[in-house]
Amino acid sequence: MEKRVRVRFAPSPTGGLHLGGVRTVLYNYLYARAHGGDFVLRIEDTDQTRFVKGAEEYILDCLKWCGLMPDESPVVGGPYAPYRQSERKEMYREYAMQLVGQGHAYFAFDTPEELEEMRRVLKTDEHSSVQYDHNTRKRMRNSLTLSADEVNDLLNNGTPHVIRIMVPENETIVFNDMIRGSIMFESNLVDDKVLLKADGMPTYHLAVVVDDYLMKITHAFRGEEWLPSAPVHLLLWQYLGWIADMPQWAHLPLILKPDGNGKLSKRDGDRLGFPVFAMNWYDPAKDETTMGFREMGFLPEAFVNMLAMLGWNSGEEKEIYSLDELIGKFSIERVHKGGAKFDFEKAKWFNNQYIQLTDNEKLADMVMPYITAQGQNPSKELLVKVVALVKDRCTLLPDFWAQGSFFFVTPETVDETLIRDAKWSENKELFFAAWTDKLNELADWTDVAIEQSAIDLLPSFSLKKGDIMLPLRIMLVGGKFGPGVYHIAELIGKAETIKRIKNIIKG
RNA sequence: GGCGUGUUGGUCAAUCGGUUAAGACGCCUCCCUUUCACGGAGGAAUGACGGGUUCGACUCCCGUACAUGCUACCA
Repeated sequence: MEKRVRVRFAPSPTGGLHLGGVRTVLYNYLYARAHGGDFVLRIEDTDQTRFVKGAEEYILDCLKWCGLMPDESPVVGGPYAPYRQSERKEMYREYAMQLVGQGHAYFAFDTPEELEEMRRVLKTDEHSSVQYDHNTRKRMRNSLTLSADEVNDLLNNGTPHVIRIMVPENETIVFNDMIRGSIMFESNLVDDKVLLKADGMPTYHLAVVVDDYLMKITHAFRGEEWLPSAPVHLLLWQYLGWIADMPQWAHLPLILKPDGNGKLSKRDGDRLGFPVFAMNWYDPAKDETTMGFREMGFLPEAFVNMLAMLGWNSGEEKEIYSLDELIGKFSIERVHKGGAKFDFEKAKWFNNQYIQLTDNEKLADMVMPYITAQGQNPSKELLVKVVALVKDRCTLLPDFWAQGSFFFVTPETVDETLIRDAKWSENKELFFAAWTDKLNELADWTDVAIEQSAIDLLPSFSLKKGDIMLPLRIMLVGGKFGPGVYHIAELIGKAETIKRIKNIIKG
């Protein structure tokens, strides 16, 4: 019988949730849903020095906003609790000791200074960075070079120490990656990674293996930056006797910066003017907030859809997929090997598409906060109509105010030079004066009726429709943009329409 | 430096040995619209380089170049 699929997202609570992180969540989530499995959120907070308060709640909030909620997590719990590595601290030591007992790991008493010294002394032009490995461990202070008595003394004295894996010599370590196929490493080139730190906390390497095993994870998807440490993990699965239960690996391609090279960082977003985090992230240490996609005015569905297509492709021409459709289409084998540069223009295009797809009632609810933030309190009914009229020219949620403010408030500045241009004439001035009188008496205040009343009056002034369209628009809107003028007039109402015309022609 | 991974238009990308090398974003032109957008039609633009293998290579193999990741008691 096939094992139940279980995947996990395992972030460290150190800051904002990056685009790449959300995509990792997405791929995990899609895989779990497609295979009727479980999606686990595990918090990897083993680094006391990098821990940031509030980051865990923030991550959960981001997942919630994206609609990618885990089935098991520190807050909802689950059968393999606890889901915070700091709370599982005791378990790791036990396994580390097991490895020492088996001769696959050893105690190392080297101080940071000694390590630094070793690296400095051994460094050559050919080897710019020296590893703690099968070669160098022979000259360090560890349970391999010290006598059993010395080791016991040091241990009993409470001497700070770490436990390191003893990587074997002359072995070829091979494993299969669902995206990249077979990958090989020579064990001689792999270093003796620290498994358990001096503070008793495990490093990532020990913790992932132990937790993935204990939590019965079947598929492990993570960023490509983990590929080089995969051989250590494989060795651990072997030594701990769990190799038959080792999850299938998939190392996801990186998301790169749009210009130049390298992986996308928060700094690139700041520099180029787009978000990198899912939601606003407030850094308490620096007392500064970094803009998120949500606050920029993205719809979560658009954000998720955009991320899905960054590094994966269904093979069809279609690009707009709901989450349910993605669950049906997604396959890890179709994830690309190479990194993808992030393109904010394309991201905005996705959002525009989703705005068009969202019904006006829902859209009005989403837009309302942006309108009230401007001190306006339109009725839902009005907003729905406005939204319907301007949505196709809106890409981000704040665009609705920029594109529709004139529906709620008289334009503060009207560029009158646009009205009184070369084509302006006294005759037109007289037309608008006469027309406002007619409008005042217009019973049926609809766009067609308003337009008709203008058409009826135009001939008396020897004017044509085209002569008044632009001036009228500018009087009502303040500039050369927006939907049909008569629609606008209808929505802002008779009194306001007449007022805006008179504001201009009175002088 | 070493090791790993990767490389189709500016960007995202399809192709899984035989195609005029899809499509999307962006850009340009035209149409629609007496505004701006939407929409429609069209256009420019791609297989890093060099060797093989093959009747035939973007597709397979080998080099080179370039890029990127890792090389912490960080994840």
